[in-house]
Order: sequence, then structure tokens, then C-alpha cells
Amino acid sequence: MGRQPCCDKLGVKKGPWTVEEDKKLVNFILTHGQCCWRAVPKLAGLRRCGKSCRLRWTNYLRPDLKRGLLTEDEEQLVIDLHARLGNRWSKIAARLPGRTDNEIKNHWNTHIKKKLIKMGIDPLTHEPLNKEATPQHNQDDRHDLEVNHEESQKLCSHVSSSDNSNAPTENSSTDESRSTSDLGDDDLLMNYIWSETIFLDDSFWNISPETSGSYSNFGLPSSEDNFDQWLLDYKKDFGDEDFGLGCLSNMDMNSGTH
DNA sequence: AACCCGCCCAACCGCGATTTT
DNA sequence: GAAAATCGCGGTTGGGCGGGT
Repeated sequence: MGRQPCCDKLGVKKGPWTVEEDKKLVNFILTHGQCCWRAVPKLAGLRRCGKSCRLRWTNYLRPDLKRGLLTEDEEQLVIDLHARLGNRWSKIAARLPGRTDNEIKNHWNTHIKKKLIKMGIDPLTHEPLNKEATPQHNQDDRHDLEVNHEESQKLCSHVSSSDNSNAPTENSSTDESRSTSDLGDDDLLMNYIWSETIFLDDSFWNISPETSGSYSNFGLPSSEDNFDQWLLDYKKDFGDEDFGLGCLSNMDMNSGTH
């Protein structure tokens, strides 16, 4: 079958979003939750394609998003996950609280990829680019990577041992430092949009049950039922190897319900 | 000061998957 | 079961920005 355009091309605005558009979209989703995206532009009074609205919301306007560069730990986790999942950015993003697939994809292409190549590692296979003759000047980098890899393996236990493991805005000093020192124009803009449109009230995020779980728990299931499904999905992605599952079993699952 | 160039990232596009009719 | 509608993902693009000359 021929594929229909996602929306009427006529009268649909493209390009960067304005503050007014952001406010309209945020307002609409605050009032109605996330329903069918195709209907959103019309109902919200936006001259945008529904797809564009969805992207804008998921990649930029969602309140649980972290902003700023990925931390060292996050970067290492991305590398680790990419080695296992490949370019399945949405799956990778699901394991990084507050990060979007687009953000991770961009970061991979602009930073990590180059870093790995510089280290003599194929970013696609995660194998040494030239196993026989790794450049001498990369030895130190290789060592750094190995050290980082060890650190990434520690990361899981580090995360699981934290009482605030499900609260990314609280769980690391790096986040805290960024929240104060990296507040850029975007953050100011977002503050403006949100201050104009909402009331950062937890009750709002109960509007949409299926979304509130994922938002409030940052990729971890909110109940044991969800956890079973999540675990199946997890095993499907990673196989039965114990990548992080050990630490999950140690987690206090009740803590994932807040 | 003006220009060039590369980097970064928000946004778009196309397509497969899933759901609805 | 087929067709249509919608969603979601991954690849790509293009414009803004900063550094270098």
C-alpha cells in the first residue's frame, strides 16, 4: 500500500519551535495527557504535524529530561549498552534515566564514536580496529578504556546500592553540579515555559497511567507485574547473561514505586 | 572584521511495526 | 484477512555557533 503522509503538507509549519508553540503543546499535554498525536496539533491549536509534536515533546519538553552533556558514567553505560544492543537507541535510552534516544544517538555520533576510533576501537563491533598493530600512542587510551569498562561494570552495583537509584535528579554529584553550573539559555527557556504553563505538581503526572509509570520511574517498572514484563524484555535484549540483573535482584523493588 | 570550516544538536524523513477499521 | 491509520525508531539533514585564519 502507498504510505500516506503523516499529515497534510499544506499549512504545516516546519523548523524550530517557538516558545509560544512549546507553551501550547505543554499546556495541551498537561490538560489532556498524551493521546493520539495526530489529533494533537489541531486540538492544541498548532500548525504542526503530529509527529513533530511527539518528537518535540519526547525530545525536549518532557519534564523529566536531563539537560546537558552525558556524564562519564552515562557515556560508559552507553558504550556498554551499544556493545550489546547495537544502534537500538530507544532501548539504550530506556536504560538512561532522563535521556532521549535522539540525544544519545547524537552524542554517540559526535563524541563517543570519535573517542572509540581514537582509541583504536571499532565503534560498530567494539573490537580493536587493528588487532595486530594497535598504535603505540593509543596504549594509554586503551588502558583508560579498560579502566572505564571496569568502572561501568561497577556502575550497576553503584546504582543499585543507592537509595535514590530511581531519582536521577538526586543520585549523583555530577548531576547536581550540572544543575547549578550548566544552566544555559535552554534551561532558562524551559523554566519560563514551565513556569508559565504549569504547576510542577506530582498529581499532574498521574494523568496518563501508562506514561506516568515510565516517567516517574525512569525506565524501571513501577510494579511487580510491570517488572515481570520489563524483565522479559530485558532478557530478550541481553540474553541470559548477568548484565545488571544481579544488581536488580538486590534492588528493593518497593523503592521503584515512588 | 570578514570569511571559512567543522562541530553540535534539534528537527525532519522514510520506513517497519502495530493497531484499528 | 486486507487495507488504512497511526506510532515509533533510526538515519540524515541543515542551521547556528564558535574557533581558526
